[in-house]
Amino acid sequence: MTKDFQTSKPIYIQIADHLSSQIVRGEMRAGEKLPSVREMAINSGVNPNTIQRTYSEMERMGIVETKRGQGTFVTENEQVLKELKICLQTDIIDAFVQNMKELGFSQEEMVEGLEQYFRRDQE
Amino acid sequence: MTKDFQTSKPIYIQIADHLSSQIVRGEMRAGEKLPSVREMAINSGVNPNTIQRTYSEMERMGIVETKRGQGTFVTENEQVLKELKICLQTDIIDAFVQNMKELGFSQEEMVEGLEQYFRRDQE
Amino acid sequence: MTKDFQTSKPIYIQIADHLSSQIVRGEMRAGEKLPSVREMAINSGVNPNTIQRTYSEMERMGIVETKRGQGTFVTENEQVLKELKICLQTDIIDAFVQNMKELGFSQEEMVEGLEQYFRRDQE
Amino acid sequence: MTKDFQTSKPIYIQIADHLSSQIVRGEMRAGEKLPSVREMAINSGVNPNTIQRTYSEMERMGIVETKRGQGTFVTENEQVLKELKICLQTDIIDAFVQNMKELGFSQEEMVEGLEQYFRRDQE
DNA sequence: GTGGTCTAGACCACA
DNA sequence: GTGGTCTAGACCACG
Repeated sequence: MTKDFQTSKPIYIQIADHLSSQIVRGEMRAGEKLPSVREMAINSGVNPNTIQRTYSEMERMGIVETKRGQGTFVTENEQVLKELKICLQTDIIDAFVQNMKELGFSQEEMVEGLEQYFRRDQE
Repeated sequence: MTKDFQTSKPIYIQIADHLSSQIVRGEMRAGEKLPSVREMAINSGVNPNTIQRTYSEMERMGIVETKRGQGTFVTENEQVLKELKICLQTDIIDAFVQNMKELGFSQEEMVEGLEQYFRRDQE
Repeated sequence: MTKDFQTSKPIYIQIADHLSSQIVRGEMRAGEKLPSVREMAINSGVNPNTIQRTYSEMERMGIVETKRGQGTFVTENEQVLKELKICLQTDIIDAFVQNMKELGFSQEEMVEGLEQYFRRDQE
Repeated sequence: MTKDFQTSKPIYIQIADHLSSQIVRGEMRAGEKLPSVREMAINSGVNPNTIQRTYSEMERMGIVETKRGQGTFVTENEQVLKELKICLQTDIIDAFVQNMKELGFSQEEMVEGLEQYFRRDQE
């Protein structure tokens, strides 16, 4: 019944991202069954169609496989899961570096800025 | 006639971000006049309405000021420009940290990951 | 334990097609007994219900006959088997011609395209 | 107001296939604007959502590009269009050959069968 | 029970 | 005006 979605990104993408994170973090294992579309819809407090779209998108990306009449499962292709983790990570770093570069930061300043951020965080 | 916009973000935001970056990097100085809406529209290859919206948005954030009949100018309030730089930077780092945390990375791993990224970049 | 089904077509149809092909190719003869539903299900790695449906469908088409308590058999009506071959073949060619026509190919170009395809295959 | 869809394939795919054919046949040129979602929906006698899905699918395949607030256009990347034609053609021939092979036909028999089919057609 | 498709109707941001 | 997303509710084929 979690209903804390951002307004900027489509909900179906946010849910897909969240599930991908769970898989990458190992909270969901290869071959494990995802909740059914309807179940997930209730849990997330959204319409089943929205979950359907989430699952379709994830299947298109090869993260998930659907077995007819049985449900949707995390792919058993471990290679894909490894790539997924790397891909997600690289995308995030890419965006970060590009944005910081646009602001005129050098690579050293980026690392420095990040460390300062954490130091401030601890206080 | 630059026409390389992403599909995910609104064009007017992308242009605003680009202008903000220029200002933060010092390529545009406090008090400097921005191109007219029409001129900017032609240069960017977009609808003048879109530029209008960009300028409105930037004015709302206090980055630029519109002087009637004269045009749009970078604010002369240096304080605002300093804050702008910090604000943009913090937003970027915030997003980065949150995304990486979602993937299960610790603070140390984030710094490490970033440095690895740069090392790979140099090769 | 063959488990290489397409996602687009129903599994029970794919199995029916496969069996029909075997019959048409002469690998299964008129009057020959098909594997039992359970046996076939295990061999194919699918639910017995699915095989049941396959057999029902094939019986509906007159390709097989069910003898109570004895099992399912390829029909002994040779006429039906002849027609089956022609029917299957015509369906395939029909689909091919219609699809190619949709792409703007003339009859000559279809034959030509097919021959080119084989030539490329041999290299 | 054409409403002659097969029951076997999803409507949104059938429409996508039809549009692709038109593009491949040259009836729609690179850069040409497609009807708006709503317009197309009325013309086809289906729900706008269905057309939306058609366009999304085609964009995913690179056949079509959407410009924000302006509409959906045939891609101007001629290379993609060439590949599309080849790809569609090869898929059709592939399916044909595989199906015929399953029935036990040799390559020569396939060509022969096709030519006979056309001869019968002319009578 | 499962996922897949479709409709009807609505709202939104963007140009 | 455009496309994009979402809801509500329905029906279907499949296993």
